[in-house]
Amino acid sequence: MFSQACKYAIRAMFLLAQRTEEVRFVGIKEIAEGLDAPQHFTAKILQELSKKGYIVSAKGPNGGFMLSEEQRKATLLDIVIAMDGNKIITSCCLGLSDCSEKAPCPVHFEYKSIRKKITTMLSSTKVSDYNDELNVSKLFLRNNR
Amino acid sequence: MFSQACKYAIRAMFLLAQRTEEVRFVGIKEIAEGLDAPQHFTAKILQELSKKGYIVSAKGPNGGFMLSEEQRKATLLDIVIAMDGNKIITSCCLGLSDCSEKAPCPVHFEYKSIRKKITTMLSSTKVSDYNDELNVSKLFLRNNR
DNA sequence: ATAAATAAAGATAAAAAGGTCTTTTATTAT
DNA sequence: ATAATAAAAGACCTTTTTATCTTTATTTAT
Repeated sequence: MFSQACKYAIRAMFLLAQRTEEVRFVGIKEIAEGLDAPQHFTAKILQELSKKGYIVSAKGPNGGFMLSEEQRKATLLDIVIAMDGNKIITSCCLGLSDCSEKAPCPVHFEYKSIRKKITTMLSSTKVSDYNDELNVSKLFLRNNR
Repeated sequence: MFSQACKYAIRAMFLLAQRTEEVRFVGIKEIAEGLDAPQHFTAKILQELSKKGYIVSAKGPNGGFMLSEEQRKATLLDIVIAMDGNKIITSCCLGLSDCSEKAPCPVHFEYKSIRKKITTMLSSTKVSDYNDELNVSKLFLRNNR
């Protein structure tokens, strides 16, 4: 469904939304640890999200990453598109590049409603929607190795 | 969603179901052409499906691949699991290996219903369900390059 | 000014996925 | 028997993805 990079990105956004309710920068080590994700790989993903304006970064002591008030309103769809492009909301699940209403693959119409449901879920979920549940450990962003 | 190999596999199964309504073997060249898929790559996929019992193969002149009466009843879920394993019906969409009802990721419950819908679609579709529509070109299995 | 902290950048490596090519084996028709 | 046909098998190759490691640039605190 999502690339590994995209999965880390989504989890990182949830984490940043939660941890920057107080205003501060969260360092890459804390983020990688909080996600149980490889640090440098995560760093590159955050760089990308930063370049695209989904997060704020700061170098130097006390530097790190955070979300502005505005950035906390980003949806999962924003992040997925930033990382994996829009193929999830457009492309044929059997890989036909010109699959369409007029020249459909066998599962076109059924998959359409699934894709719709996925898109709806992604676009209706904001990265800050679960701050509370994450705070009280009702929801999780990492594996407990 | 599905690996490229899995996409070819599903399309190949639809094609075989359609073309073996009359009893005969369909050669790899005809299959690859019918799917607009790379021949040798497709051959490997068919080998795998053959080993796992989802299709019948025959060597030599007039050889090729076909589906038995029984094999035409295979569902898309059978094929997807054969090619990509069961991760599509089990794994966390954010990549948490121990995501569960008791330790859920933020989208666990919403994704659960999507996964259910995907599984339902796959398990309720048989590879021979669209033979007629494929015969009259209402549905397609290849790109028209 | 200097040292320490931290993200940015880039080089490299490892693994997986996708794809191609060649040789072998089995079957059929002559 | 022999030649032709076609899948099986396996050896490569390429691209993409994932991941690591090192160096550089920037910022802060002293």
